[in-house]
Amino acid sequence: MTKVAGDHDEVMTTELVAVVVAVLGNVPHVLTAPETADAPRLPSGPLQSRHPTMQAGLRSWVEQQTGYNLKYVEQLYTFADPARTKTGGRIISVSYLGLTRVGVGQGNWVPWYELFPWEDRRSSTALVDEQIAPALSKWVQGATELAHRQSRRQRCDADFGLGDYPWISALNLQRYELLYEAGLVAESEDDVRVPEVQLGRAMAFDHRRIVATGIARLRAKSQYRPVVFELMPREFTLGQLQAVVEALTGQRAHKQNFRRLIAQQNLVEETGTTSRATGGRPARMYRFRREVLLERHIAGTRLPVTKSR
Amino acid sequence: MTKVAGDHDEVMTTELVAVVVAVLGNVPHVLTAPETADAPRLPSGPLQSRHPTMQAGLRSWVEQQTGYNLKYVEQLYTFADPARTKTGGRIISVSYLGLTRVGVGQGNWVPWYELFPWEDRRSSTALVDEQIAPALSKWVQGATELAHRQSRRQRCDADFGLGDYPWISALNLQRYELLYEAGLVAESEDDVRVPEVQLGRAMAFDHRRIVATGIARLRAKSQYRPVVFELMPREFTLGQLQAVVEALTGQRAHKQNFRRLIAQQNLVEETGTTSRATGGRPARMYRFRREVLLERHIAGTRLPVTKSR
DNA sequence: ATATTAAATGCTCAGATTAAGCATAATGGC
DNA sequence: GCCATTATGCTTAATCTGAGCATTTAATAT
Repeated sequence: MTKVAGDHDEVMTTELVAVVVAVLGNVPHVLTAPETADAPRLPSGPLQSRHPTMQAGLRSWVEQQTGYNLKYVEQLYTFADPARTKTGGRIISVSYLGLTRVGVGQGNWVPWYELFPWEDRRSSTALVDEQIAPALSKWVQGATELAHRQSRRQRCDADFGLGDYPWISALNLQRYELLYEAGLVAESEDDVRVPEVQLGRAMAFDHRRIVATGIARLRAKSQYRPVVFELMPREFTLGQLQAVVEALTGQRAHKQNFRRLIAQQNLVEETGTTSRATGGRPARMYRFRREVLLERHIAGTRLPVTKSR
Repeated sequence: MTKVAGDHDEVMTTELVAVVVAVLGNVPHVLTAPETADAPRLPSGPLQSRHPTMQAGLRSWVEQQTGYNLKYVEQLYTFADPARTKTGGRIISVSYLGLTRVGVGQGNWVPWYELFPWEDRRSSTALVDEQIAPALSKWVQGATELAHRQSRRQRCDADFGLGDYPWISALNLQRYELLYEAGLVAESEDDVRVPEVQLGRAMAFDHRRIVATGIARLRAKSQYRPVVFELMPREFTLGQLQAVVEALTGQRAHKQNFRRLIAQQNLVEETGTTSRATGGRPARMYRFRREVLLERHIAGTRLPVTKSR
C-alpha cells in the first residue's frame, strides 16, 4: 500500500466537478460551462500541480469557465464512473457543491426542474400522480418474483411518498436512481436505452446524477444548517426567504409557522427598513446573523441523553 | 476540461482508505492494518484496474490486509493531502466507512478513545473540564486581536459544550481540528510540532483525521438512520443496544426514554426469548426489523410543509 | 373616497413529542 | 429471605408542531 503507481495500479486523472447553485426568479438553477455542443456540462477540469488543494483547483476551473468566484464550497462525492475510462486510465471525479447568487458571468444557468421536473411540487404534484406513479406501478408488476415486486413497491412508495408515506424532498437522489432503474430517465446524452416516457433533460456524462447528488446534499443540509442564506441577498424579507426555501425543497411551507421557526432560531435580525415591493402590506427587511454559524452547528441530537441515570 | 493527462496535469495514485468500526466490550474500535512498524495505519491500497468500482477495490484491500469481509460500506470523504505528494504525483485518498462485528481477522483493533480520549464522556467529563478547557482558554488568550479572541472563544465553547452550549457528540471532527489548531494534538506520527499536552494517540499519515471523519459521519448518521444495528449481533437486549449507542456517542442515555424511542420507531421485534446474562431481571431479546431500511429513509423533514396555505 | 385584494404579522389551540422520574418486576448473590 | 441490579411500565410537566383565525397595511379597482 502507499506505493507509487506500479504494476496493476492505474494512471489516472482526477477531475474536479462543480455543482454551483443559485436561485433565479424563485427557481433554483445550476451553473453549466459555456455551451460547446450538445448536452449541458458542469464546470470541471483536471486537478493540476498548480492547485494547492482540490478546492482551490475547483474554484479556479469554475472561475475560468464561468467567471464566478465562489464563496461557499463543500465537497460532495467522488465518482469513478467505469464508463468514463480513458485510454489506459480511469477518471476519478471529485464533485463539489457551491452556492452563490447570480451575478455577471458567462455560464449558462439551467433550471433544476428542467432536469428533474417531478421534484417541483409547489404548484402541482400531477406529474408524479398521473404519469410517474402509474409508470412505476407497471415497472413493479414487471418483476417476476413476488418478493421482488414487494421490494420494488416498497421503494416506490417510500421514495415517491405514495400510499401513507410522506414526500421527503431530500430523497431526490433515490428517486432519480429509482427512475433510472425503471428505465424512465436517461442517464446521459449518450444513454443507449430510450425511455418510453422521457422525463426531464439529460446532461453530459454522469453530470445529471452529480447534480442530483448536489440537490440531495443541499436539501438535507438545509434541515440542520442555515445554508439558505448563502443564496440570499444581504437584505431580504421573510417572504422572500420562504420563497427561496420553497424553491429549494420544491414544497410549499406554512407561512406563519415558517416565520416562527426562523424567529425562534434567532437566525436573522431586522434591518429597521421595510420593503413594499412584495405586493401587500410592506414587509420588514432582515439580514442573516452570520454569528450563528459559529454558535450552533447542529440542532437536535436525537438521543435521550441524561445527566442523572 | 475532460482532457487526458497533459501539460500541467498530475500523474496520480488514488488510494482507498478504510475506517472499519466494530464495538468490543462497549468500546468502539477501528480496524488497522497488521502492525508494520510505528504508528497504526488504516487498511488501504491503491485503486487498480482490476477493481470494477472503488468500493470493490476497498473491500478487496480490507479483506486482503485484515481478513474482514465488509457488509456495510459508505464513502466518507476524499483527501488530497499536499504533504503526501510523491515524486511527480499527488496521492488522492478516497476514504470509506465500514461497519462490522468483530470476528476472526488479522487486523488489530484500536479503541476509538485511545485516539480521542476526550470523546468518551460516559463515565467522566474530567478530561475536558480539567485539562482541555483550561488549555484552550490559554490558546484563546494567545490571540493578539480582540476579535480573534472572541472568535476562538466562541468556537471552543460551541464545539466543546462550554458555557451554555450543550455537548454535541457529532462535532468530534471540529473538536479535533480545534485541538490541532491549538497545538494540543499531533496530526500524525511525524508531526514536527510537539504539543505540551499530548492528547491521545497519533496514527500514520493523516489517518487519525480520517478516523475522526468516520466517527463524525457515524455519529451524525445514527441520528436519522438506524445504522447501529450493523454493529449488533443478530439478537440482543435493549440494554445491550443502548450500551452500544452510548459507546458510539460517548454519552449516557436515559434508559426508559431510550427504549421508548426504539419502541415507537418500530425498529425492533421481540424474538420471544429472554437473556439472563445482563445481571438483574432477565431481559427480552430483540432483533432488528430489516424492513425499516426500506420503509423510512429520513425521519424529520424539519420544515413546516403545508397542504393548505 | 371607498371597497377589494394581497401580503405581512400576531396569536391561539389541540395534539404530538420529549425530559425526568416514580414504581414495580425478576434475577443472582449473600 | 434480604439486597443489589437490571428490566420494564407508566405518569406528569414542559416544549414543540401543525393548523388556522384575526388584524394590519399597503396597492388597486370602482
